[in-house]
Amino acid sequence: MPISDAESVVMDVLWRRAPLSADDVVAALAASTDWQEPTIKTLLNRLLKKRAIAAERDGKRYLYRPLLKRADYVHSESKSLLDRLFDGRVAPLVAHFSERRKLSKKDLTELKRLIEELDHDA
Amino acid sequence: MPISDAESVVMDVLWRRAPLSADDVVAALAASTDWQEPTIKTLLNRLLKKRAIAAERDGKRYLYRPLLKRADYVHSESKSLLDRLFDGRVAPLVAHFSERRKLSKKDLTELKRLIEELDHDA
DNA sequence: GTATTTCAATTACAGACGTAATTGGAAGCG
DNA sequence: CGCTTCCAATTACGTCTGTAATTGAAATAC
Repeated sequence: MPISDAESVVMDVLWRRAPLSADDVVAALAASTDWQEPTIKTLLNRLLKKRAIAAERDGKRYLYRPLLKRADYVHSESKSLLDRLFDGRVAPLVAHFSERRKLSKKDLTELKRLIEELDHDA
Repeated sequence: MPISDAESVVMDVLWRRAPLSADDVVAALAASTDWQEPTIKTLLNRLLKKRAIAAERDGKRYLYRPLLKRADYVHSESKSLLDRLFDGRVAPLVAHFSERRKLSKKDLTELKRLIEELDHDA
């Protein structure tokens, strides 16, 4: 079961720090969203149902923590984009951004370093 | 207005060849999907409403062609993924796939060539 | 010119999603 | 013990999406 955009915002909080109570999550999201508390509770419950997080009782309230790993989520999202738009490969995406001149100096240096490294241990 | 997954499948057909009649699109999708004709008509109409395509009368039927450019669609989808998951930059995505050993030989050669080229004319 | 065919336009409908209000139950206060 | 308070659980509701059936209008065939 895929997790939705709004749900992934909640996941982000839990990936950063967990376990957290519902109130902790609400507090963490107060800065970046204007979601009401019940909204966030709903999202937590949907994530529970999807087995993306787990809840453990802590006295009267629950503490939530991720089951889904961020890296796995990132990977499935990225892979699905690559598959849909770039023939499943990374290079065409980089080429696209290069054509649009959307590669920063930082990107360039980093890519160079990466490739050298890969060449090195290949 | 963003276009949905199913809608983008229809766009793919029109990006490949246009203008096409509704029946042409149905025929083109018969191989890859099992959508019924009314389904595809609905998607065409939603795309029209979203101004992603235009229709021009051709006798009794319409011919459809893209208004939204594929490169623009690809870019907005990719950018939104990068922004959400990779701090808006390309290199961290490449790094992610590299860590997962999901860079093919082909990707490697292509990336190397790309970077050389960029270095060259920088 | 009526019957049939061919399209397009309208309507339908269940599930997901974003957003939230309301209800219910347990825990603490007086 | 009954009242309030604090959570969590349930219910709500409009929109979008995927999928399609039904209706309507124009053209064609007899």
